[in-house]
Amino acid sequence: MKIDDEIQQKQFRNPHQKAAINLIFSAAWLNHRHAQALKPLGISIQQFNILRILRGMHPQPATVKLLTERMLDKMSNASRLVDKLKMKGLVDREACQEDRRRVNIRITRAGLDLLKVASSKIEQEEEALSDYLSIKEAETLSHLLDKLRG
Amino acid sequence: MKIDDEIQQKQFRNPHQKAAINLIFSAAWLNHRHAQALKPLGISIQQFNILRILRGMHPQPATVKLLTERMLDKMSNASRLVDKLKMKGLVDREACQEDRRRVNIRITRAGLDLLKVASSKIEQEEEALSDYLSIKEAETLSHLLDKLRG
DNA sequence: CAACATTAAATGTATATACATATATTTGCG
DNA sequence: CGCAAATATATGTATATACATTTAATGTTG
Repeated sequence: MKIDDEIQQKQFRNPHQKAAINLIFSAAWLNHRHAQALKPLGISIQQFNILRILRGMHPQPATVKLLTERMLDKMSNASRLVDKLKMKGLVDREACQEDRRRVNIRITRAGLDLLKVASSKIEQEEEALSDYLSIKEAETLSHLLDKLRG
Repeated sequence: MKIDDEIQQKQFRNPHQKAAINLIFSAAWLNHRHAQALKPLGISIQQFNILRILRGMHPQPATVKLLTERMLDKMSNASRLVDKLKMKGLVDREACQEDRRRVNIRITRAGLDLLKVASSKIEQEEEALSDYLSIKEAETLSHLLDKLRG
């Protein structure tokens, strides 16, 4: 549906305003779909992101600092997210020997198993976009988003 | 910066995955800028959105139901957002006579004054996008986002 | 008209974000 | 070496989202 109809009773000041509102609206739409896809598995998008980073490192451990960096703008609560995952048995944490300020975090077998299912669900969502956007259009979209950020 | 560099150590499976990740990343980037612009005024993006809807209705009142509908996916907490705005003196609420389940909500003079400043800051942010995207590109971006949502 | 369903708003709980601060450990420098 | 600065993590608080439930008022229907 066109953004004009989604946002009722709205006149846009200019194409840039319209693009900005559409961008925020569309990302929320996509995030919502992702959250729904993960809900049956009992993990949030953010927990999924942490697990994915940990799988990338596996069997090497990650630290909270590394997770925080990789998550980009979602700052400063990697510590609490790891807590939640630990409670579910999806990750392990153990004090780091060389530097006792640090904590080594690893994805568990159960974490890997759950992530396998979760990844496939998210990939399904991503690929569903190809019903409406061609490869070329998807590339153009990425390019315009890169450009918009300056 | 290209999304490839923003998201370190990431290979995309296909252009659709890349577009999806770029979309979510870019919206977060834009939201963060908006939040920063509003911070000196002491209101959040969501409180700003409520005020904007109320200005659109002014001097007619809105109800919580109406606010919830206009906010689209940000569901079900319009009631609490109105609380916060009321505490700051930016809105008024009064029981509706015809239907006592409802509450009439209106933006106050102080709310209108603050919103004037806030709107101009957000518009500045939106127009800043024109440094990097032409009008035609902004239109293409909106069009692709509409298409992506099916 | 009385019982039941629906609606509007408020509230409770879990999760996440943003920002500030606290705590422990390590580094670095005089 | 000893102490201050820097670092890694954890925690506190305010805000917001998502979803379920509660409460009060209004509609509906047998």
